[in-house]
Amino acid sequence: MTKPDLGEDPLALDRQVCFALSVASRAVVGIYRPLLEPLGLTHPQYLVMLALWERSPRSVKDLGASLQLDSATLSPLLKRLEAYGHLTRTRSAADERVLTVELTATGRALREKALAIPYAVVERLGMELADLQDLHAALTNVIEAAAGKSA
Amino acid sequence: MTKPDLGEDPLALDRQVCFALSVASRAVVGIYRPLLEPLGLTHPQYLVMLALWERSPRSVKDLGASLQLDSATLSPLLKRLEAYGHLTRTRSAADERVLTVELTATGRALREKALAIPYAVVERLGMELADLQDLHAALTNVIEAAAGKSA
DNA sequence: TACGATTAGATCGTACACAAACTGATGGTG
DNA sequence: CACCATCAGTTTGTGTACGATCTAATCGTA
Repeated sequence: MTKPDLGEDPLALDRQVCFALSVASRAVVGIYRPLLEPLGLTHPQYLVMLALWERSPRSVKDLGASLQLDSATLSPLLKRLEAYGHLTRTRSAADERVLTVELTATGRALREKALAIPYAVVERLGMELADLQDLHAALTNVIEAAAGKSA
Repeated sequence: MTKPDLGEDPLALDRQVCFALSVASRAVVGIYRPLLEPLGLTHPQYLVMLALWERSPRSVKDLGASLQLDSATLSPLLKRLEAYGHLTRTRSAADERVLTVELTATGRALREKALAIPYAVVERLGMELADLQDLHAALTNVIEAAAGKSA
């Protein structure tokens, strides 16, 4: 296996790809920030709510698998969402190790306000839907490549 | 202007570009982590070093513009890199407000070890270079769209 | 030239993200 | 049944991010 040709300055190219990913991620989260502010949610909290709007109740482990986050990150985050009244945290009766996370009525109601967000983001970005779909496909490739290796 | 068609569930997690972006960013940074560990650098610190290997000395503001980071993030980060002996932080004589950041010999020497990283990352990802270039193009689009709007 | 506005960084408070160590609960095996 | 490995989640410590506020230096202009 020969070294792939990364050009005369491999560090410059590297700067472009890994760096573009970090910057793009922060830039897009930055677009969500003012849109999420009226809902009182941070972007990670919004992602947790999205996961719960899809399925509730579910365990912390299950949420972590969906969001690719470990429990050390989710634990305090879920406590905050509980404090806001969006969800409840209960130990499962069947298995006391498992923490069952379930939306409250307030948490479910918040979904109505959230429905406007994807449209607002797309409009704010001013990008073609096709471009966004290309990006999504490319990102899915990377995620699979990055995660698939460790398995 | 009509609402763009985002499908029947605009909140579907797996269609959210923002989610893919966050996960991909974390996944790729995770690939760098074990590669950067022997250099004693975190990924953000590595990005700062990349910027300095391209040009040094330069001001904090200049670094911030390059990396899209504000001084609240850079200040402590640069202090750590200074503590490791990779750079010096000096007030500019011409304008006392400006902090001049400059690589030390140690910091410049670290570049040799870093040269292997881009190859290792590409190999670890196992993706085609063309795919990575597509990704980079798509990311550049988003960054421009996201940042350009706020201007 | 005095002075308010601007600028470059630093500091503080809050919220992720992740490694490592820890606590209980569960399950398999002798 | 006893015991140990495993598992779910929590806690702790470190390092980003970012808004808000602060300080000191500089600039613009009346």
